Amino acid sequence: MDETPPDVENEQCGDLLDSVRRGRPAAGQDPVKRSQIIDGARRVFIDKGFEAASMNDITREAGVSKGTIYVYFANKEELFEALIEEERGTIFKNMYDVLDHTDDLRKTLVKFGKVLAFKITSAKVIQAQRTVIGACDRIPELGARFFERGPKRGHDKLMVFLNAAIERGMLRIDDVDLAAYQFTDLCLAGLFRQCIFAYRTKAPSQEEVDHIVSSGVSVFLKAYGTESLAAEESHQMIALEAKR
Amino acid sequence: MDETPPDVENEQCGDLLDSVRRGRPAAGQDPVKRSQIIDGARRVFIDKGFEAASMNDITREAGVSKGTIYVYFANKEELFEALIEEERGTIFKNMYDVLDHTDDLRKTLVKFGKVLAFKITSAKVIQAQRTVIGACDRIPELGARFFERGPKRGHDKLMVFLNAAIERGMLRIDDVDLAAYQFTDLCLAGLFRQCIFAYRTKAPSQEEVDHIVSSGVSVFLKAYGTESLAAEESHQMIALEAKR
Amino acid sequence: MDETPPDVENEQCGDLLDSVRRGRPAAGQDPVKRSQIIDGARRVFIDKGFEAASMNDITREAGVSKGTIYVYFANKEELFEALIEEERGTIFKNMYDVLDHTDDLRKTLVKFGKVLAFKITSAKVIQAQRTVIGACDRIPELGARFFERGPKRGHDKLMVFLNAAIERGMLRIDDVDLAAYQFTDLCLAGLFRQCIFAYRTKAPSQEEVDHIVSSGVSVFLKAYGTESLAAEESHQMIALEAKR
Amino acid sequence: MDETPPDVENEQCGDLLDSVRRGRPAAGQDPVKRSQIIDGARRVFIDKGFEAASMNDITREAGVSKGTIYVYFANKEELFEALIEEERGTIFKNMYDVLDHTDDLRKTLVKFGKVLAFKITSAKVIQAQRTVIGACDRIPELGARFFERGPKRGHDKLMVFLNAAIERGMLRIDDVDLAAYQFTDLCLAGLFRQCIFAYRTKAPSQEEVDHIVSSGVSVFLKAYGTESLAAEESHQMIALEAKR
DNA sequence: GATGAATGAGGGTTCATTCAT
DNA sequence: TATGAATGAACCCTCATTCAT
Repeated sequence: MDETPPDVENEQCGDLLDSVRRGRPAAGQDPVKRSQIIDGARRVFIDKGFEAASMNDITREAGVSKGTIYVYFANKEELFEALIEEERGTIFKNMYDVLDHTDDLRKTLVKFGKVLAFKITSAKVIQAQRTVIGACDRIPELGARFFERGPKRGHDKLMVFLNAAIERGMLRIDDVDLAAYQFTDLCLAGLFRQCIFAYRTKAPSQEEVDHIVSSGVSVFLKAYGTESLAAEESHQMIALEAKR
Repeated sequence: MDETPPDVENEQCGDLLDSVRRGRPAAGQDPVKRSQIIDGARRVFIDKGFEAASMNDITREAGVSKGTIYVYFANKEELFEALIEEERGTIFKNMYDVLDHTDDLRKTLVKFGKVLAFKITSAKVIQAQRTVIGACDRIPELGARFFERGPKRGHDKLMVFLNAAIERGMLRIDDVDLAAYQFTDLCLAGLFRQCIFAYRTKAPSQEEVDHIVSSGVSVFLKAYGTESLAAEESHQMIALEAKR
Repeated sequence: MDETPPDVENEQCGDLLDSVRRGRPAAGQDPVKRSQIIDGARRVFIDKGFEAASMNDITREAGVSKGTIYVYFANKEELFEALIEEERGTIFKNMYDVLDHTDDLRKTLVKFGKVLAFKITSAKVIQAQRTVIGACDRIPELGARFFERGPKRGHDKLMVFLNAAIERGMLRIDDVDLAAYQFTDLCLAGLFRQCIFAYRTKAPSQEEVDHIVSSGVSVFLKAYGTESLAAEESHQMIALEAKR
Repeated sequence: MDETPPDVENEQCGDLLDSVRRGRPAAGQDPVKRSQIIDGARRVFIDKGFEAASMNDITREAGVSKGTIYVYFANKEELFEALIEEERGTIFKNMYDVLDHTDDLRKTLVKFGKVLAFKITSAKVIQAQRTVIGACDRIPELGARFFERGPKRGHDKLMVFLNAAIERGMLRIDDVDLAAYQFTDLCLAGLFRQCIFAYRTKAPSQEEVDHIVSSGVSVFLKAYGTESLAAEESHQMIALEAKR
């Protein structure tokens, strides 16, 4: 239940009901057609970037006429913004679910770190982020909104998680906000910039992510872990060895 | 002595002398005119991004005729690449000098981290990086080269520095490559993505950078510092307190 | 029935019906608009030649927007080629019909020679041929195709005709292919090069063509006519004189 | 003594003397430099045609500066016209010399016809003629002058030759002007149009020209030869057979 | 007098947007 | 309401011509 549905979608649910009730939806109000357009736009915009994407490409890809697109979206820019909103939703949906389970701290952090690193560095998501970043000068609010409703919300959830761990005595952190950013960036260490600048041409392997995230969590826990954590972890260690 | 000056600049120095000596420089060889063009291109490209920038804009901004630009640069892409090379040179020049002084480990790391964080998050540099990232879809090698000759070279220097500290027994690091990335990303914790997505609309303040870098260095040293380092640091502490 | 209508025209006929039946024709399929463009292109291309003609000129002359032209024709070259195909069709259509009637050899040859000479040396056709020739360096296949489907087809029909006359014993010819070329060039004696180089600024008069063609046919028949032909011709002469 | 030197060349001879006498020639008056420019222009214009040739190409090919070209020729068009004048001179120079020898009529005609056919259909000359023809719409006098001072002069010489033969009783011709054109076009039967339209992509072979010209001369002599000619030729035949 | 760097109008082509159907 | 043919401004780039050197 992260990523609360934006108002627009609520409106559209209403319209959807309308269309079921009354037959054909009002101009620019059919959510099915809207999705169709956005889906076409996604393929084209993400693949080519904002400028290189042509409305004709999108028309073809979406299977709707040019005129129809302009009924739903005032212009290319607005269509792009709507797409980015959708993309953001898709990308960050469920990304933070793992933080709801709080059994083992290190394990949870590793699990979360891996999910994060995989998502953020996946080819598709890197493409999308590049497209957003490249459009920042042209539409500054776009990037801000993307970050605010995407990474920032995740960041807030991570803070909640860390505060819980602090209260359980497992972590000792002065500046939780900063620590949360540190954690995220440790999990992405080197990866994000390498990917976003296309220095890496493909997403990191499973092993690489494992290695980076494990190391990142270790660094994080060495810096912020308490004696309680250490005790608990050695406990587990002993139990594990006993099992063998 | 990092960022060895590229041949081009040497050539141009020669040409500058030529032009002083012999009058009019050869076609496409006048460094003053070249600078004029690059300066115009900088304003336009950095402001609008590669695609949205038009050669007419650059013509106007640079104050030279269209034909002249095409004497100095074969096409829009080459002009853009030349600009990015210049920017990269400017941005990363001297950024790593502080690593040459190895007196006090923590102090050096903090000093370096601050320089890094300031540079990378300065408004101008963020703009430039956005422009590069936005052009990655069209000219992938551009971003790769930018990263390779910019951040990557700094990364290599940092590795050299860390290895020296390891040899001096101050640090204990398994994967120095990864640790160097961790260090950099700790110093930029949160900042880079906030800035690049225009979530932050202005560069971080001096205090903020101080805080983030200090914290980042602490995390790093807690994770990788040895007892020798701790001993030396407590030594200094005592000496410092004695002074008071 | 020479110059079999190309498929395109058939398609377009279909489209014409479609447009009458169903309203607006598909993109690049409206034969009226296509004609409009070709007509504009004709005026400009024939007047200035391929290179000197600008798409702006054609736009203006055709009274359609630039974009529309590019819907109907991929580029300047294709538009030009389409125009030349049309011209060729127009020029050579029906030019060889007279060869179907084989009553009197000399009369038929004279009739045919006159049609040929008139067509080929008419101001419009000379202009068109100059345009084709001028474009040969840039689009060599264009000229070859023009010749092959225009003069060459006529040449082949003339060969068929001559072979028939040979079989009827009226002509004795070793190399029919060469003889056919000789006949054509005798009918155009001096005219073609004078016209094509603009030494003559206007098409030859009726009298001139009559004179040249009569003479040409005489030369040809003196060279290739048999005794049978001579006998038949003297027969006719006697009959003609008897009538007087 | 065909191809009377144009006034310009006389002027230049004067200038040449001047330059020998007084050292450096006046601006735009050095015949050596003029030739140099024309030679460069030849290579470029003939190869690419008028429009596709760029003044830069010519500059490079001629090895002189742009400014210099504009001292000698007011603009691209004038340079082109000057080149065509030169080309014409080169092409038609000596082409008609064979008509000066009047020993054996048929042999002379064959020899002349071959020279004519070879020259006119040689790759270089076809190229040049295409260039002229293509420029006819743009500069109509150019083609007229080319024909007048080239083919037409040859035509006149041929008429003189034919008249001499008529006077010697070898030929009987009503319209010598027309007959001369017929002769020329018989020697080029099919070739000229095939070549000029690039239907033939290479010049005809020696054998082909031999065949066409022999046949053309035969046709011509069958049409216009007298009994005297026939008698003389059978004489030669008998003599020839006797020799064997 | 000769040079060639600089100019800028104009080249062919694309494509976001409109509006008649 | 949905369509997609038509528009024309703007794109990148070339090149004949000029004029400071």
